[in-house]
Amino acid sequence: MHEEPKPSHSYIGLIAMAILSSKDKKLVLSDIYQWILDHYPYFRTRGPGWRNSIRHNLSLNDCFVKSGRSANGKGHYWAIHPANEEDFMKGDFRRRRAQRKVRK
DNA sequence: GGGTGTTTAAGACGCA
DNA sequence: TGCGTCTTAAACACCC
Repeated sequence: MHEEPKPSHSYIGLIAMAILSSKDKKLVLSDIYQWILDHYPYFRTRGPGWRNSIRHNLSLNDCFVKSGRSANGKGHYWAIHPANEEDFMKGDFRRRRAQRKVRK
């Protein structure tokens, strides 16, 4: 049994899992989209919008780093930060040092 | 121009 | 009650 196609994690977790599940721990944006769509049909019916959020999380969090360019100069390969890699594998899908703005 | 990447803004929610 | 986190939307800079 098992795997329920339900969003049990936040975008951070989904993206992290997608990259961690890859062979070389590197994925392109299109690959990340595909992985999520392939594991969570929930987003298939969500229409556009979640894509924007994915990009947002990728760029906003320090956990996601760019690794070279894509195969055809489409975008960049996205990987997990070494420091956050361990945390993600532990199941700690939380936002690391990001958006550290002093909202006063 | 389209896709990608970055940034701002704001509303909803959980927690100490 | 305030703070931090998450989510969504949208404008905008960059690259082929």
